[in-house]
Amino acid sequence: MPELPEVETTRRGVAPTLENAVIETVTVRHTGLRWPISETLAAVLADRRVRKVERRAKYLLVRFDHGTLLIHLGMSGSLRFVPPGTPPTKHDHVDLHLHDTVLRYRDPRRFGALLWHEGDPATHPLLARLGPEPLEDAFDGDYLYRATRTRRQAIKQVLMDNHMVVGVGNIYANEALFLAGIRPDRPACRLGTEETTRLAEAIRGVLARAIDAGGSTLRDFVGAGGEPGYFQQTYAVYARAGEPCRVCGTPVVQIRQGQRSSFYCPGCQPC
DNA sequence: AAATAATCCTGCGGGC
DNA sequence: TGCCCGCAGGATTATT
Repeated sequence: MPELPEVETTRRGVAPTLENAVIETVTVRHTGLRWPISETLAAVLADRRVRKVERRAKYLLVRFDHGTLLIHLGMSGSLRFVPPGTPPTKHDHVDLHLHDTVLRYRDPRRFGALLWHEGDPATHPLLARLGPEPLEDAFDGDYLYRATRTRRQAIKQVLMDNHMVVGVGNIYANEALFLAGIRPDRPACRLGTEETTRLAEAIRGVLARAIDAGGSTLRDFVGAGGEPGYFQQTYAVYARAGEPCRVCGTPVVQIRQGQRSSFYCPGCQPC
């Protein structure tokens, strides 16, 4: 389940090969993603040169002179380079054929998206109203404090709201709250400035460390390898209900927030 | 404005 | 062996 670090790792993995390369042809086997892939996408991309591969939130932005291909990996999407002629398997929905390699989009659950947008990507409806990037300077304790004053919802759910800050999914929301020593069900507006500062730093830290860890998997993007091995790292609380906290030994507690599971340590996150 | 629910889809583990 | 069920999950969209 790609979170922001996986998407950034993917960007770094594909950018060296993709940038300045020409997309010769495009094969679309299955248009049924989160939104249907445009019937004209293949024609729009054919014989066009990739200029840059960027990222906004969890969207990859493949920029051409005449527009941008937005790629979202959803829950189960991945991009891999495979040798030309590699037979597709069940969930390999799209191939971008470069001169001597193929960038293959795979997505078993089909929650992802490939969308074409002309003009400034920032104006796309899906990107226009997103909150700040967690790793950029605009996101800090002061911002988080000010932005949460009117929010009575639980802090964990607010962190996962893309209008507040982008790229914080269920795993890292839980992990960051543990690192900051804040219970996930605290009303966001009740956090003090020290807490929002700790939390903002915890979010930045946990994401930056995960991106660093992903760097070791970059070689997997070239060649025919198996699945990316990224992010089987150990978590402090995520998916560890009933197991002892790695810091204090207190059993990790699981609760339900907005149809999502949350995990916290009552010892390290007393309130 | 803010909060909540529903929704897309497949794979997997548990129970039987 | 295999079926049914529940759950997992990002993020939009609709609804209250």
